[in-house]
Amino acid sequence: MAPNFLSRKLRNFMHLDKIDLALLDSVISKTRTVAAHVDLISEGEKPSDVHLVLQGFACRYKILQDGRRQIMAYLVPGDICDLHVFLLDHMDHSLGTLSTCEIVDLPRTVVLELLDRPNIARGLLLSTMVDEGTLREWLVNIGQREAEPRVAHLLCELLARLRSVGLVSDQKYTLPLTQVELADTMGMTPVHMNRVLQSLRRKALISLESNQLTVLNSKRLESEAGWNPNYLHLRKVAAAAAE
Amino acid sequence: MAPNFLSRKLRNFMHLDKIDLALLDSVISKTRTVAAHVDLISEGEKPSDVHLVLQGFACRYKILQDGRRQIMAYLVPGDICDLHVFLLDHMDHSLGTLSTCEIVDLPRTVVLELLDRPNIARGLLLSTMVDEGTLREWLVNIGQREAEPRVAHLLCELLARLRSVGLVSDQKYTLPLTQVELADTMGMTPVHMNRVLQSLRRKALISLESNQLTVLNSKRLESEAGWNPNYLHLRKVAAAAAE
DNA sequence: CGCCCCGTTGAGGAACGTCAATAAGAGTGG
DNA sequence: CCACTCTTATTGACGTTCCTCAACGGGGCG
Repeated sequence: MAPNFLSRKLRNFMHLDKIDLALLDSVISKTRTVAAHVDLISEGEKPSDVHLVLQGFACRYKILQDGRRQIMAYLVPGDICDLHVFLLDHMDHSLGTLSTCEIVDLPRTVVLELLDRPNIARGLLLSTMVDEGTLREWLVNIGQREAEPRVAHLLCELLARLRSVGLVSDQKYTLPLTQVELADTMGMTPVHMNRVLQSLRRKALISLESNQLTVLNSKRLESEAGWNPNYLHLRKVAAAAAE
Repeated sequence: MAPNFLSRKLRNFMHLDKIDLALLDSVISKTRTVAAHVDLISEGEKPSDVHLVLQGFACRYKILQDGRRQIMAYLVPGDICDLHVFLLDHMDHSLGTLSTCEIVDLPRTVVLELLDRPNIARGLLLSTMVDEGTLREWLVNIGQREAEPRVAHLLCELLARLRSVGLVSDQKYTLPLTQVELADTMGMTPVHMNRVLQSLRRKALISLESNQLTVLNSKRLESEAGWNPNYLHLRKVAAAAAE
C-alpha cells in the first residue's frame, strides 16, 4: 500500500495513536487520479469537498484579467487545503494540479470525523497555520528578495517540506514543474527564471534535469536564500524522516 | 462609548443577536493604548494573547538579515489576529503598531468564550479566512502588478475594508502611514513609492495629505488596480456602512 | 534655534522584462 | 522508423522599470 502522507505530515506536529492512524488510513482509501493541469475547483465555484494531495504537485493560483497567473501555494503529498472551506460560498482562487496527482476528496462529514480526534484536529489546525506562515514567507520572498535568492529560497523550502514527508533522499527530490510554472510562482518571466537556474547551476548549488532537483551544496544554497525554516514549525523532522 | 468595531466587522458576515452583541461589548471593555511603532509581540516569542485592534493601524511584519522589512498585513479597527495562535510555541513573525492604537488583549479563556457562541465563532472563522484571502491577494499584487497598479490596489482594498467598519466617508479615510511604511508593504523603495503616489495624484485618482486619503475617481482607480473585491467576501457592505 | 523625520527631486545604474530565434525532446500518426 | 508537431529550454539583443545615491526643503518638537 502507498504510504499515508497525511499521517506522515501530521506526525511532524502531534503524536498519533493507533486509532488516529487507522482513521487516517481509512480516510485515504478512496483516491482518484487527476491528470496534470486540471482544476480541482475554480475561482467562483462553491466549495464542496476538502482536497487532500497524496501524490504529485497541485497549487493554488489566480489569473488576472491580462492573463498573468500567480501561483500562491504548492500542495505536495500530505497537504490538505482549507479545512474550513465550507464556510465560504465562493472560491476566491482556483486549485489545480501541476503534475498528475492522486487526490482524495473529503466531504464535510469526513472532515468533522477527523476533527473529532483531538490530536488529529490539533495537527490539522497546526498544518493550516503552517500553510499561512508559508504564504507569509512567500510574500516576504517575492517582496524583498532578488531573483536568485528568491528561487534558492523556494528550493530550500521544498527540500524541507518534502523531506518532512519522506520524499527526499540524497538531497534530491522530484520537482515536476516547468520553468514557466516556476516563473509564475516567483513573479518573474520564464526567460529570467531560466537565467536564474543557469546561474544556480553554474555556481554548483543545484542540479536540475528531467524534473530531478539535487541540492549540491545546501549550506551555500541556504545562505544565498537567507533560509530560516522556523515558519514551517517542524519540530520532529529528523524522526519523521527516519520512519 | 466608542463604537464596537469588532461587532461591526463580524456583522458583515453573520447575524448577531443581543447576547452576542453584549458579549462582544464586554470583551472590548478593557483596552490599552499603544504608541506607534511598538511591537505587540515579536518573532520568536511565545504567543500569549490574541490581539484585537480597535483604533489605529497595526501590522504583521518580518525583518530579514540585511535589515529589509516586509509588512505582510495591516490590522485595522475590528481586525483580530490569529485565533489559533495558542497552538504555536513561537511566533514566526512580529506584530506591531504603525500608528497609535487602541488594543484589546484577549486571553485564551475569552477567545474560547467567544467561540462558544456559534454565530460569533462562524464570523471569526470567516474573518480568518478573509485574512488568508487577503494575504493571497497581496501575493498576487506584489508578484504580478507593476508599482502603480499595485499601490492603487492597496488603496482600493483599504477603502473597502475601512468602509465595511464605517471608517470611510466621502470616499475619504485616514491612512496613518509614512511612505517608507507603504514602500515596505509593497516591496518597493520609498523613493519609488513617492513617485508612484505623485503619479496617482497627477492623474487625479487620489489625493493624500496629512494622512487623509481621498479617492477622487474610484472607477478609474479600480480599473488601474484591476480591482476585484471578491476575496473580502463582504456580502453586506452597504448595510453595514449605513449603520 | 536646531534637529530629525519625512517627503521630494534628479541623475545614473542594475535588475528584470520583451521580443525573437533556435534547439532539444516527447508524443503522434504514417 | 521517420516525419511532424507541440511543448519546453535556451540564448541574444535591447528596452523599461525600478533601485541607488545624493541632495534639498519643510514641518514638528525639544
